[in-house]
Amino acid sequence: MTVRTRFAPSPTGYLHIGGARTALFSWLYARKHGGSFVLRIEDTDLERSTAESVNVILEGMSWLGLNYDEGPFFQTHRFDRYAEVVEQLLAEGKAYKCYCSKDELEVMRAEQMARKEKPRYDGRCRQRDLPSGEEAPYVIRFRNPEEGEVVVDDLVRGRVVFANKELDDLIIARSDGSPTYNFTVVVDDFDMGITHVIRGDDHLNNTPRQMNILRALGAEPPRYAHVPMILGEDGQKLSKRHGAASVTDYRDQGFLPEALLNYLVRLGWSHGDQEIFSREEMFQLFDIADINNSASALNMSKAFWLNQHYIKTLPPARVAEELSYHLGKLDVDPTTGPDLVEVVIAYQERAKSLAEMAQGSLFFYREFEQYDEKAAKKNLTAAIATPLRALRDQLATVEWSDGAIHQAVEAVAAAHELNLGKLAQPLRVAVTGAGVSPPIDVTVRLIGRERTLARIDRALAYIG
RNA sequence: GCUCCCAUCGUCUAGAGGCCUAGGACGUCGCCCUCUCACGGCGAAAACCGGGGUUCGAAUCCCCGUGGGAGCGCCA
Repeated sequence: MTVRTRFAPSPTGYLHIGGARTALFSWLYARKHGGSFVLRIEDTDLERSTAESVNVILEGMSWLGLNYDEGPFFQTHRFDRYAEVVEQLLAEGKAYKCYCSKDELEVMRAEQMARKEKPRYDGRCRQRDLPSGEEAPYVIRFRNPEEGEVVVDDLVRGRVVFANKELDDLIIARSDGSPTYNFTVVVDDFDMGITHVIRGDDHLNNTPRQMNILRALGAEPPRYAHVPMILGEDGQKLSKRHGAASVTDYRDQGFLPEALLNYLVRLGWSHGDQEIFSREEMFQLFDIADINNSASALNMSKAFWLNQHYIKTLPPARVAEELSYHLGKLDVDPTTGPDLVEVVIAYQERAKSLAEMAQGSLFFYREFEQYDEKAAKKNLTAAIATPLRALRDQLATVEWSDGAIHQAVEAVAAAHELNLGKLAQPLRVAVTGAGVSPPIDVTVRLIGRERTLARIDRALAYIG
């Protein structure tokens, strides 16, 4: 049997980080087994679904490199099919029309709660089939078995048993005729031949109902794998409040997709003590059996550590591709300064995010407004004016290479009986405006001769 | 309230009855390297939720408790 997995987000917002991980697991599982990964957009909630959300999800998936083999399928395009299945269930007596009003249901639930019972539909319309020609509005409910139990043999949870009497007759079609989630999922998973449903923990309780519907349709349910949820850094449920909740946020914070994927795959899944996983290794090593049972909290510092790892180890040209996005956000025209690959090489060991890298390399592309106050006060002193002037003269004629620049700084420092640092740091402040940058020779070289000389002049003027 | 799920360092996790004096990673704290910031190297502190069983032996199995979470919608 060929493995077929799916990712089925609802387009009501952004691509959630938890959703992204579920997608990753599903994608990995399909890829590992040479199967297919299907993308399905669950947009049956006409009220909340938007086209923008669909785009955000699609963009996020493509940024992460989670390529799907089929889809995106839209549930709103399949309403005829759902209606057909509803009719079938109705005809077979496996579903029935329910004329209860929302008010009536509310009262019923309130009474049940008062009796400390689980609020559930009591099936009062099971026997209330009105003769045809009725005009009262109705919904369609699935006739859930009243006896017995449903066993979910979950790939990560193990055997979970639900008593049918705990389940009620859920609505499969609204009064306007539109199908509901628990129903469309079932029809789609069935029609699309999904063999493994990998999804969030929060769906575990829905699973027995879905299995019952599936069986009513004469289908054998797929295998299920319910993965634990992802919590915010504070251990609380993830929300916009605490930190990045959407894939877009991570991108904007300067993450490389390689890093985010690696971070995500290790959240709730492990392969011994290994921390770093290339895509190929993920395909090879991923196994549902190694997924954890408990929820995991986000740890941004670890995510940044991984990000830094990839910034350091990926080909600089690859990092440069992503860097240009961040430079663009800062209104930098990359043609006004050094090659991005050079910038990446200079910064790959000193940036834990691309946003930071872009921010830190601004002085390569445009003049800085003013000196960092502390750095200028400490380094741009009257005493340094003479050596700095001498250095300027050297840099005006020296060969423009790291080695030659370094030698010039060293020579001038020695001539004035200064440690290298005593001259390098003032130079750094002069050419970058601040006390932090890549090695001084590299920094100067990338800034370029013309800009360097002008900035030293500016510093000399500042010293006065 | 009812049903279901979960529980190892601050965090991510290893651990499938003896290999555990509980391992790794991030972070934290020292020290080294050093032109700044980093990178890197070395080292340290830091956990089996509690109670009962089962067993010669339990982080690992069972039960109870406690604590967290999810579901109980004409949302997905």
